[in-house]
Order: sequence, then structure tokens, then C-alpha cells
Amino acid sequence: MAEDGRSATEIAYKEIRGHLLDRRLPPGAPLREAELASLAGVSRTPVREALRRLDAEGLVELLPRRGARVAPWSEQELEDVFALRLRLEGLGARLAATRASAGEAERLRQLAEAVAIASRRRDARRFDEITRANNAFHAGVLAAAGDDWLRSSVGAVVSRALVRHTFERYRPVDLRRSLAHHHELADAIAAGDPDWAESVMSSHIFAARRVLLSHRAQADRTVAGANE
Amino acid sequence: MAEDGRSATEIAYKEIRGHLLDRRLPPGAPLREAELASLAGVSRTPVREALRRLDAEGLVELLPRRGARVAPWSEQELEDVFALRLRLEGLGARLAATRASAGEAERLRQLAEAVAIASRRRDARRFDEITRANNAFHAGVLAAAGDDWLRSSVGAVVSRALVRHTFERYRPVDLRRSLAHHHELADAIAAGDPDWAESVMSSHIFAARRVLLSHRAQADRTVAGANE
DNA sequence: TGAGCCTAGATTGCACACAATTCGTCGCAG
DNA sequence: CTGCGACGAATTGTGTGCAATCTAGGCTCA
Repeated sequence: MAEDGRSATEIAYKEIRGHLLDRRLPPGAPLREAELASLAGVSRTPVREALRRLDAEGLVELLPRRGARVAPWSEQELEDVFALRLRLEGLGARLAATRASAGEAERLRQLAEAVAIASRRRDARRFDEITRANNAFHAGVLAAAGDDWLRSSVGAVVSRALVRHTFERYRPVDLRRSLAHHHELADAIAAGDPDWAESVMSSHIFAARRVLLSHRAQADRTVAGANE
Repeated sequence: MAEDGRSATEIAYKEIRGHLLDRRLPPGAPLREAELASLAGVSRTPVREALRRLDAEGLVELLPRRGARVAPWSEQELEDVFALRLRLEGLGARLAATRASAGEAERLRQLAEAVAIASRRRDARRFDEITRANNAFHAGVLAAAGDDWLRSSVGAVVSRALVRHTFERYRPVDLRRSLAHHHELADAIAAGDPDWAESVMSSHIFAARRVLLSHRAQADRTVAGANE
């Protein structure tokens, strides 16, 4: 757990972020520097720098002189995140349709297909692979948009949303719809139609919002419920 | 230059940020930790933490093992920032119109008036005061929107845009239009009309974009030219 | 019995020292 | 004269120690 090519700060960042994203460190949990340091196998200094970065990304809350804790979530915030993604990724899709080269459009088609392929897996890594492919597709759209600022803004928002966004609870119909959106989006961008592209992306995010919010509501209703 | 109530990290952050915003540290300039440390009167440790934060905000670029430099700007990036602000602040205005209480709406009217008052100054601090009042107004709109995520996203984008956004080159007609937008926006929010509010905010940002981009173009055209 | 103070342990904030890496420069060979 | 390589100064990366501060628990006093 010691020697990597990566820097200690990056090791700490990745390690802590991983624990945040899969909820091994649940929202609201206190984060002590010494613990995280031994967890990542580095000293407190890189841990502190990683925490600063995670704070800037909104994944943790930094209270002066009182340490850090995993950023908590509210229903309202979750709604707000989707409203933000709607605007930002909508803009991204629009720009991509305007600026994408033929090669980039083709690449988006491949990335969309990659998500579909991942979704046909049936093994343990299925949802990890779907998530990875899905992220790659969305990153591809933003790359085609050619706006670094937009990309970093979306990255900041989505990295927070990622804590919630798991495909495990998608019903088959939801997943099929999501895949169809990807293909349609790739077509819209290839066609160079910004209105179409933005519209599809909006639908895509509205649909995701519905799935994740209803899942959350369901989970809240069945706190001590069945194992599902 | 030593004893403050503030923490060393905050001193370093504010100090460096100040130098960035008023261009004492110009875009592209290299930032050496030791220099910044003696500049702020603290050690390298808090300087490093401040640089991480400024990197996350996009004001500086952090190159691994090669130090930091003031984030450079391109014409394209400037365009992109306005496209982003259009979406984000447009959303903020919409939410504010939906969620703002009567008291908040009234407060926005006061903030709009404060900008107008600042613009009537004729002393040396005129533009500083306009900037401060203008920021307060926009912050007020976002506060009324009640979306912390949106606020932090806008904060990230605008803090970068601030490097460019000076009121000094606004013509009288531009400034009057800007003030009118503020009042109209306050009215739209007070009326609880989200479409109106977003529309006004969009106009406001389009207008600002035109002023700052044309100013830039003009400045480029008259590099060795007349005194304006 | 309860409220408030006070002490002790734990934790963060900061400075400093050293290790690792990079960049510039000088020398040498072709 | 030019290109390549190696050395050295400068700069960043990381670990560690100490001081400041916060939290928790018990103790005192009303």
C-alpha cells in the first residue's frame, strides 16, 4: 500500500474519493486527518491537500479548526443538482452539435455503443462498467463541446451527483431509454443540430432525475423494509 | 504583517487572490511558493493550500512538479464563460422568482438601488464601489434562489470572470442599461415571474458580454492608439 | 440535582527540514 | 559552430514536530 508512480496527494485524493463515492464513508461522517492518512498510507500533509480539493468539489465540508466531514445531502439539494446538470449538460450538448468534427461525432457513436455493450453484461462488474461507459460518453460530449470551463463546471457538479447516481436501481425500461438517448444524442450531434441535441440531453437528464428521485423516495419509504 | 485574527491559509488565499484580480500578477506569470509565502508573511504550507483552492477555482493552473502559474485567458474562454453565466445565472434568476420571499424581493430592490447609488459617485473608489455593489446584487439573487450548489458553481465561474469584469470601460449608456436591468430583475422576482426574471438576466449578461468583448476587441485594435 | 467551569486528551494549523525532481548551464565531442 | 550529456542550483513534494484550539468528561457550587 505504499509505492505507486502517483504522488502521495493523488493517492490520498483517489482513496478518499473512492470511499466517499461508494458510501464506505457515509454523508455526515467525521473525517480525521490521521485516520485518512493511515488509510491511504501517506502522511497528513497530502491528506490535507486532498481534503481541500474535495472541499472545493463539494464532496466534503471543511470546518475551520473543527475538521472535515462528508458533505451531507438533502432532497432539495438533489433536485438542485439536476436543475444544474440540465443547464450545463444541455449547453454542452448544444455546443457539441455546433462544434463537433465528423470524427468526434463518430467517436460519440462508439461511446454510446460501448454503454449498450456494458449494459448487456451479466457479471458482477456490470454496473461498474455501465457507470464507466456512461461517464465516458458524457465526457465525450463535453470534450466535443470544446469548452474547458464548462467541462470543469460539470465535473464539479457531477462528481457530487455521482455519489447518488448508481445504475443498480434502473429498471430495464429506464436503462433502455437511457441507451436510446445516447444514440439519439450522438445522431443529433452528428447532424449538427444544436436544438435537437440540447433537447435530447434535457430529456436524458429529466429521465435520470425521475429514476433517482423515485428510487430515493422508495428507499425512504422502506427504511426497515424488505431486502429487495 | 504578522498578527491577524484570520488563519494563515486565509491570509495567503486573500493576498494571492487580490494580486490575481487586479493583475499585479498577470496571466501566465509563474508563481513560486517561497515568493508568495514571504509576500503573505506566512510559511509555504498555507500557501500551498491556498494555491490548491485557487486551482480548483480556476484562477491558477497547477502543474505537478512544475509549480503554479496564473491561469491564462483566451478569447474563446471568455466567450465560454459568458455562455456559462447565461445558463447558471439565468437559472438563478428563475429560481429566485419562484422561491424569493417578499422580504428578499424587497432586499433585492435595495441592492439594485445600492448599485445605482455607487454609480453616482465621482471619486477614486467609484469603480470599486460599483463592483462591490454589483457583486452584492448578484449574490442576493443567488441567495434568493436558495440553491447552494448553484451558488458555488456560479461563484467558481464568476470568480474567474471577475479578473476581466471591470466597470471602468462601461460607457454611460451601458451603465444605465445595467442599472435598469437590476431594477427590472428585482421587479420580476418580486412579481414571482420566473420567465420574466430569467429573460432579464439573460439580457443583462448578453449586454455585459458585448461590453467586455467589444472593449477587448477595441483595446486590441488600438494597442498603440488614442486615449479612448 | 442541575448548571457551569475547568482540566485532559485529542485534533487541527502551521512551520520547518529533508528528499525528489526539474530546469538551466557549462563543458565536451563531433 | 552545434548538439548532447552531465552537473548544480532552484523548486516542489512529503514527513514530522510543536503550538493552538476544540471537545468531552468530571468536578464544584449553588
